Amino acid sequence: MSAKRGTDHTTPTAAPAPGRRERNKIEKLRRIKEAAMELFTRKGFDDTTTREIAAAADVGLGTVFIYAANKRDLLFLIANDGLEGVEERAHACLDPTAPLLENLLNIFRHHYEFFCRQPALSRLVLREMAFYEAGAQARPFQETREALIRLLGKAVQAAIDRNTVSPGDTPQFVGWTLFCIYQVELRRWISQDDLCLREGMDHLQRALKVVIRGLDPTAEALSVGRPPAAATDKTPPRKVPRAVRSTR
Amino acid sequence: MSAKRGTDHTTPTAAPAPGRRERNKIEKLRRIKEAAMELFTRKGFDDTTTREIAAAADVGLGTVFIYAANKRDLLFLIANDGLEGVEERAHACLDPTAPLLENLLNIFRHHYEFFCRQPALSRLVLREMAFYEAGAQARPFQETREALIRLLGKAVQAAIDRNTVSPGDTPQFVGWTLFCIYQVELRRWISQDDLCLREGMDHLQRALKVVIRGLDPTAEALSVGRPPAAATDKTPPRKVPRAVRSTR
DNA sequence: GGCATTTATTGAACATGCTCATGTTTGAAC
DNA sequence: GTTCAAACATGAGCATGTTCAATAAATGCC
Repeated sequence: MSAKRGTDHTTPTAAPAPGRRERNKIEKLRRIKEAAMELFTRKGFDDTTTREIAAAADVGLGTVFIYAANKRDLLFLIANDGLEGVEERAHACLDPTAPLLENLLNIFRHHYEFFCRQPALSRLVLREMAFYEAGAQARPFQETREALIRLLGKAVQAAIDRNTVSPGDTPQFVGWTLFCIYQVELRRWISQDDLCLREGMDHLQRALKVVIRGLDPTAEALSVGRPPAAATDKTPPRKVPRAVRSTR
Repeated sequence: MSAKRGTDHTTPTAAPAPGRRERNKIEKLRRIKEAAMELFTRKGFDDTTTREIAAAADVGLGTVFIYAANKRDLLFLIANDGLEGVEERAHACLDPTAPLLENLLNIFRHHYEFFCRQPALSRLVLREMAFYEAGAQARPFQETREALIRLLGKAVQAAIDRNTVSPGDTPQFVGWTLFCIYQVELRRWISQDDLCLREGMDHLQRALKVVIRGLDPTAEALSVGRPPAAATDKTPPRKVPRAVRSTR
């Protein structure tokens, strides 16, 4: 590092000055994050070596593995910051007086917008996230996920309170169900070559509507003046999954 | 190999005898699959080296990478065989006269049972499957997935034909929605320490019921003699995601 | 059988994620 | 200022996934 200590020579000023050691650590972490972010985005996850990251951050190779348990963890080190912000904003925009679908779409839009910002990086995160369990950054990641499920539950609860929906299960569990939809929809969308936020949100909305409306199992009782078979199609039956990008 | 050619010395018997070269290839592939299967199951994916697999299959290291594009691909080489069988059986048991939920649960049960058979291996497959796109085995894998979605669509179509449901979207798309639920439910279940098929199917059923029943958005119109708030809970609000297993 | 051609196999060599013994820096006690 | 222990940083070294030029085997032709 060749530390040029341009500090004042006074005592470590009370509380807010955490000492040089702490400052160095913070600064190094920042450099490592920045370097990883830039390289992952530009060259992709697999084509970026940990040695490159270390060099770009101007630290030793070993140092990288002090701040991240492994290469994957580096990815989440970057993503977690952003995701927590998203979670907060999504939480803030919940409007107990708004229709459920609107609330859901607002929540999910924050997430989609976040992932849309850095598509390449997001694909990596979403690829690696599926079963991410080890590594220091796994915990905050899981917590953010659980917070999202709770938030969805809250949105459902709000709709119940307003008597606009009445699901056959707890709000929490309905939240989980909506989360399932979101997860797979998000993966489908993010895998596409040219991301269109609109397309993603439309597709998601379509799926959410299926859940909200249900499959209308009372139709049998009510099947009087209704076209019996493949009823009303809002949209043509688009092809659903798709061919995708190379891994390395 | 030291090929002991216990063959008849006659000419390659017409159609079904594909020549020694072809037979050797098939035999090697079989040995590689078998070795990989055994080692992955016993030692785990990360702790099994490709050298070990090559040695156990009694082939050179390089040979392994002729039959699989990479280590991950090896996993799918194993899984695809099984999954295609599952798909077929699931397709066969579709009963157009049965209730939708019953059909869905039958379809999914075949899958759950398959994954339950080799939990450790399945966790690996499901971990790696999330964004699997490269490698020779990716294609058949994707196709099996699409076949499942179509099958779900068929089940929905059958219910529509019998007038027992009437969804607000195409059967195909409803199939996709159900698939979303299945994917995330399966991941939740398979991540658990002691797999209980019953628990997995119950949880899945609960989620499917939410979708089938819908959130009853007409409640506002009908909200006369109904408890206004957190209505009827069939089951206690279980904790939904969970702590998990180490990656290596 | 003998030769030529096509195809399959192989393991040494390379690239890279990660570890750990060693060296360096920091902050405080005196 | 000196000393010391604890915390931190480092990169040589190792393990392992993957490639590829060299080799061997199989096949077709005479």
